[in-house]
Amino acid sequence: MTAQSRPPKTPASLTMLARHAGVSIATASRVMNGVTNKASAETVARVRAAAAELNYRPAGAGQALRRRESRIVAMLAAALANPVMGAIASSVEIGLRGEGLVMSLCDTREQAAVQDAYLEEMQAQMVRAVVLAGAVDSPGLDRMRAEGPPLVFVNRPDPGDPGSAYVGIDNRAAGRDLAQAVLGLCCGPVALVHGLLDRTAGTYRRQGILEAFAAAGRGAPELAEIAAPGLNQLEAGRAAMAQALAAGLRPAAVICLSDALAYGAHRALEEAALPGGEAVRFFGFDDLIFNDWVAGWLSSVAVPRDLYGPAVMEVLGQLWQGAPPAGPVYLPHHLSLRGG
Amino acid sequence: MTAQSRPPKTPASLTMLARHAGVSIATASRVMNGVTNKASAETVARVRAAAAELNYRPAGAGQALRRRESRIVAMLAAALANPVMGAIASSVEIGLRGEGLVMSLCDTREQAAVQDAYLEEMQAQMVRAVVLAGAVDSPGLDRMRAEGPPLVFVNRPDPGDPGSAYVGIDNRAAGRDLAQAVLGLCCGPVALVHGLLDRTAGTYRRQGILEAFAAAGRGAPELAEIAAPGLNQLEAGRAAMAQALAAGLRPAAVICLSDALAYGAHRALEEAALPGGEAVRFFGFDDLIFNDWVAGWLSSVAVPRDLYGPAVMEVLGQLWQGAPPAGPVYLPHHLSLRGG
DNA sequence: CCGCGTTAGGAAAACGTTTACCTTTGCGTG
DNA sequence: CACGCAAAGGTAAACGTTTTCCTAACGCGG
Repeated sequence: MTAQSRPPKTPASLTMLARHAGVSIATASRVMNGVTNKASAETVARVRAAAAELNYRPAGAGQALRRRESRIVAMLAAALANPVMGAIASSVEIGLRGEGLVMSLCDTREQAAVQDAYLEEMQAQMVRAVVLAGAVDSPGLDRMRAEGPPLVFVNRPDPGDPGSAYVGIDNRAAGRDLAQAVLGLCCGPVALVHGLLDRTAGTYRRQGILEAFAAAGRGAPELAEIAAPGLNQLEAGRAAMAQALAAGLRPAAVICLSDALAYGAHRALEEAALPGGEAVRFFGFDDLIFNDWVAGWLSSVAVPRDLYGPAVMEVLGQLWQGAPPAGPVYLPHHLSLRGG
Repeated sequence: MTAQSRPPKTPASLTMLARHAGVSIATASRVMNGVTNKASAETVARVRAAAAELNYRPAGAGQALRRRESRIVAMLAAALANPVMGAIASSVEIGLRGEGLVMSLCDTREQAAVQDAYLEEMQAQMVRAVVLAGAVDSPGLDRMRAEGPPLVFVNRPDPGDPGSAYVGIDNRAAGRDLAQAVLGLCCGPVALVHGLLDRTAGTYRRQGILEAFAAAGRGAPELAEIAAPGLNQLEAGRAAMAQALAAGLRPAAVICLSDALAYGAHRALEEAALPGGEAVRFFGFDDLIFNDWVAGWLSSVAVPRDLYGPAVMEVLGQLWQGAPPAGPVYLPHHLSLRGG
């Protein structure tokens, strides 16, 4: 059954459809676009039947060319290997499909150059909007903010303009909430683990945490910030934690700015095999889907994944109607408490 | 700095470029496409300069319309929330970008209807090829095999035609290798956990495992197959394992057809809190990136993630040259041994 | 000086849609 | 009956490329 040399039969065009239905292409086009006041009921039926018979679908290129806008919406994710991004992309995609749009998903690998290349390419594709899940600051982003399709930032606010449209949790509030829970549950020193702080989400989370600790009167010596560089958060968390433990830090609780960091930090603690090490509580952000299965020791700030899509669609709808970016749209978060 | 009502300045067209450079659009087009034997060196330089100045990029829609083929390659993933899919997509994308192509990634949710909707849409976009990471059998897939752009199946062979192009591990051989390792490491009864077996990859893996056990003379009573329905592999693994444990099964080793199943099964074992439960060894497939961090108890069949992209590009190159689908391209796998 | 080949480049058609504008027909009203 | 208006639908231009075909100029051998 191996296929022969390919015969990619071209799909039916509007011209063929019109001929098949015995009408002009103008009429065929109008019927396919639901313009009913320009054709009799009988004509509409005939065209519809012909379309079904020929399996007609309007060619995206033709539409894009004429309308000067394609049915594609670009989504630029910072790291697809991160299941959080995958879940968000999936949710956004459902929303887009609901409006007959197509998502074009790309992986920027957190690199400004790659992100810019994609932004350029997507503009050449006349995309209707660009959704950025984890944007980094870049010249191309600046250019596109000024003159380009609507931009929506997801899960990580625009690093260059706080007024840009944003959909995701209120990271600062989430930080405060998490910190308050930690303060209520644990006494003793707390370690705050972060990787690179050039990500807006992490910055805001940290801010909230610091605020809550300050408000509770438990400041610097009791809250130790530890960090390690490195693009890979898992490795960074491990390195930071190992270093801190080696330096004699013995936290009662560890707060990590992301679950991936927590995975790394936890492993460092296990490897240190300290007496009483199992009693240390871990806290993170993102609530990876695997936490329930293999990380019962980790409490994490979760956001309902399915909410991203509808919220993004809502924001896009407004932007397409010409409204200026309305700033942040916060999704509700909650703390998934585990262990202890 | 909030942006005003949007001024999406249209990008420069070939006509503008030609006027700016003082040549005809034909010449401009030829220069942009690297056809050098039709323009003097001086003209080429002038056009290039104008292109840089205007930040010109050819409009995808115009090209697609004229060439009857866009620069887009569709990738249909079965479940983006699965980090394996994300990693594969990322690798394929790097390969595509290297050839100046754009990836359009979609999530089919393992549903034939969604997959077909995407296949239709992608054909309307005149995509240059479709890469399917986890295809399910569907009428639209049959149609596209017969008359459509080239198809490449990744990580899960074509459920409908074994001769289709495939890139991924040799699942049967991987099953054999894993089983042999299990046979060498553990004595006592072995449980084989699977979810739905309508996935080609799982079927082949199971086949290899059964073969190896049969060859070692350790058949049915010593190798117990357990399964549970359910789309979510994590839940399915847990349910299957819980059921088996309740029925009195006490395996020395558990082989799961995927790591997600293993996560579920492991949790069921933990929840059962059996004496000696920690001694049970787990084996899986995919080697999720988190295994090293939070699943030290799981050995898994791994495949170098970066190999997907180059291999897919190689296959696509051949298909675009008109070669018939060449059947499977096997990537090397190896067993990541952990625990014990 | 004529004919010819080569180089450099232009004119125009075609790809598939959408839409502004036009035409035809039928009907109601003064 | 003359007029106007609505309904139904056709004509053609435009979107941005690519590519085929054409032309003009030039060099060169006879």
